[in-house]
Amino acid sequence: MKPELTERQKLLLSLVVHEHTRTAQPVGSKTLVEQFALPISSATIRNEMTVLTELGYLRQPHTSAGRVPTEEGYRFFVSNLAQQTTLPAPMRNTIAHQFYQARQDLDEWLRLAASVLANQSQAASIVTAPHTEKAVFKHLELISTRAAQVLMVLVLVGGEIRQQILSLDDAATQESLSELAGRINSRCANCSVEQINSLEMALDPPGPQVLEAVRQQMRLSQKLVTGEIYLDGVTNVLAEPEFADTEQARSALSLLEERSKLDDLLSRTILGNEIGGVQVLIGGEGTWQELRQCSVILTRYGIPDQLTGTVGVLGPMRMPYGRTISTVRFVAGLLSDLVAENLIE
Amino acid sequence: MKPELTERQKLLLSLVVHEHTRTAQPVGSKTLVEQFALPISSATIRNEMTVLTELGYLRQPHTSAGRVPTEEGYRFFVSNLAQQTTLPAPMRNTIAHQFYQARQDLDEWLRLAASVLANQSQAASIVTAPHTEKAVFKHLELISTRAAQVLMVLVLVGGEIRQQILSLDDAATQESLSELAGRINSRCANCSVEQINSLEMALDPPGPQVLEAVRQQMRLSQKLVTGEIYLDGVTNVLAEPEFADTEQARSALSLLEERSKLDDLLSRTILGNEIGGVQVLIGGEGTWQELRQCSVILTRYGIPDQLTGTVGVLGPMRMPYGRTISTVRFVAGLLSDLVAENLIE
DNA sequence: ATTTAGCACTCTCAACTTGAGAGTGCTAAT
DNA sequence: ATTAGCACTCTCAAGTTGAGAGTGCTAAAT
Repeated sequence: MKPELTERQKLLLSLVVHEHTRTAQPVGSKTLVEQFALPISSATIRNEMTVLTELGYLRQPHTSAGRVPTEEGYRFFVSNLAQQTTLPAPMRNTIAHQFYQARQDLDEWLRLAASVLANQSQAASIVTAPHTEKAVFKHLELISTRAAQVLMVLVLVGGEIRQQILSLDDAATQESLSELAGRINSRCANCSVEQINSLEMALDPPGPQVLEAVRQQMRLSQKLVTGEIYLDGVTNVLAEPEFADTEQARSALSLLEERSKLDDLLSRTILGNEIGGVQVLIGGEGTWQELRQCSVILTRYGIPDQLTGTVGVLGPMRMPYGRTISTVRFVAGLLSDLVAENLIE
Repeated sequence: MKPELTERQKLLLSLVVHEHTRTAQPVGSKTLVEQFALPISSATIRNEMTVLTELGYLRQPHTSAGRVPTEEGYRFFVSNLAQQTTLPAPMRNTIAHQFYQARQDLDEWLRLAASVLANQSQAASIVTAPHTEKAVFKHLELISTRAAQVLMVLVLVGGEIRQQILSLDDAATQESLSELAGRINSRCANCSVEQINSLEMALDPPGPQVLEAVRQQMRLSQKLVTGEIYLDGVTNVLAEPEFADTEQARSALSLLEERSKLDDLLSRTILGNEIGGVQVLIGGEGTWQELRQCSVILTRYGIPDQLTGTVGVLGPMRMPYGRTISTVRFVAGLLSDLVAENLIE
C-alpha cells in the first residue's frame, strides 16, 4: 500500500483542501505560504506537493497551474484529517426551536429538516420519511363516500398511512363498513404481510375485496426501499462555479429526479457504515457516472431495524466536509429523537 | 392601438416563431424563403419584417442578425396564430392506459400526470393535488399508539387526509378513543370550519383537546392555497440552450423550490382565464423577474368551486406552444375525470 | 403601388496571435 | 533537508483578422 504521510504532508494536504474549498481555484505553493504564514519556503512546499501528487492525492489541472485535490485526496482528508466541528450553540438552538414549533406533523418535520440542511450546507438536501422494512398492520378505516365507493385508510405500525379508493360491486352502509373494519382490525392487529397473506377469514362481501386491498397495500409498502422523499436546495448546486456548465449540473441533478436512481443511491446507507454512521461518497466512486463532480453525504436516522430513514446532502466535491458532516449528523439526531418520541407502535 | 396585421404578416410572424422554436437561432429572411419555399423574395420579407419589428413583435439581437420573436410576438402568436393540435391518438391511448393502471391512488395519479407532462413537453411540470377552498369535516379517527399518545387521522370532504400526533394528559384506551371519535363524527359530519368553531360539545377529556386539534387542522387546510405540489422534469429545463448560463436557470428554477413564490404563481390560475381555461404566462409578464426567459402554461382541473387543482408546465419562452397547450389541457381533462369519478363527498 | 435584384454596410463569431502572469521543476548553494 | 534562483510551460485575457450572415436602401421591374 501507500507509505504513511508525514505530519507535514498531512498538514499541507489539509491546507490545500481548505484553500481550494474556499476559492474554487487551484492552489499554488506561494499562495499557501502567504495565506497561512508557513515557516517554510514555497520551494519546500513544491517538493512536498510533488510527493503528494505522485501518491495520487493532488492533481495539476495543467502543467504549471496550482494543485487541486483528487477524489482520493478528498477521501484521505475526510477519513483522516477532517475535524468534526460542532455547530455553534445558538445555531443548534435556533434549529431545535424550529423543530419544536412544528411539533405537530411528521410531514412538517421532514420538510423542515430538508430546508435546514439545504440552507446550512448550501447544497441539495435529501430526506426520506421513516420507513419500516417489514410492513405491519396497525389500523384500518373504511369511510363510505358515495354509492358503492369507499375510501380505505390503512395505518401501518411506524405511522405510515396508505389510502386507496375502492369501488365495490354493491353499495354498503357506513355502519356495515365500520363493523367490517372493526372485525378486520381485531383480527389483523400487528400482523405482518406473511401473516395477513395466510389469514383465512370468512367475510361477506365486500370483506374479501377489502382484505385483498389491504394485502396489496402492505405488499406495496414493503416493496418500497424508502419512505417519501423530500428534497430542498436543489438550486443551491447550480450556484457553484463547477456547474457553470449546465450539462454537468443536469446530469447530477437528474439523479435526484429519477426515483429509481435515487433509491439506488440511498440504499447504500442501508448497507455499510463509516465514520460514526455517516457515509461520504466522493465523486461517484466509480459507480455513479453522474456524480463525477459531486459528493454525497448520507446517514440514517430513526430506530435501527425498526423505523429508519435517510438524511443527506448532495453538493460539489469541493465542499466543507467537516461542517457539512456535522450538520447532517445533527439533523439526523434531531429526527431520531422525534421518531423515538412519537413512534407509532 | 396597433393596426391589424395583414395575412401575410401573420404568416411570416408565425413562420419566424416556428423556425426559431426549432433552431433556437435568430431567423433571417433568406432562411425563411428556403425553409418554407415561399413564393416571395427575401427582400419582400425583409420589408415585412421591418414592419413587424416596428410593431414590437420581432426583435434583432444585433444589427444584422436574424429576427427573434419578442414576448409580445409570442403573445400575439399564442392568442391568434397558434393552432391547437390534438395529440396523436396512439399517444392519448398510451397515456390514458397508464392512468388506468394506476387506478388506485391519488398520489400515483398526480405523480404520473407530472411525469407525463414533463416528458411530453420536455419542460418542468407542475401538478397540485386537488384542494377545497372550504374545509369540510368528513371523518375522524383516533388510534391509540402508546401510553398517552394518539394518532389522529382527519379526512376532509374532497379526500384530503390530515394527520397529527397528540400527546394527551392522561392515557386513554382504544375503546374510549373510538367512542369519542364516533361521537365527534356524528356531530361534525359535513361541518365547515365556522360550524366547527362555534360548536359546543360537552366532552370529557381528552375530548376538548381532540376537538381543538381538529379545528386547528381544518383551519390549516383552509389556509392553504393549493394542495401538495408535484414537480417533475425540472432538469429538462437545464437542457435548453437558453439556460447554458447557470445563473438564469438558477433563478427560474428557484421559483419552483420556494413554496411561497410558487403559490403566488399558481394563484394566478384561480383568478382569470384565457383561451378555454388555459393561462399562458410569457416572460414573467413584468411581474416575475425570475421568469424573464420563461413561459408558464397553467390550467385548472377538477370540479369548479369545489375541488380543484392546477396542472402546468414551465419551460423556455421558445416553446412549441400549440403542442404544449394541448398536452396540458389533455392531462387536465384526465385528472378532472378521475376527480369526478372518485370524489369523496 | 408592390415587388425584387443588387449592393454596400454592419455586426458577430471563430480562429489566431500575443504578452503578462502564475506556477512549476530543477540545480546549486546553504 | 531546505532554499534561492531561474528557465520553462501553460493559461488566460486582450487584441486582430477575415469570413459569413443579414440587413436596409435604392433603383428597376411588374
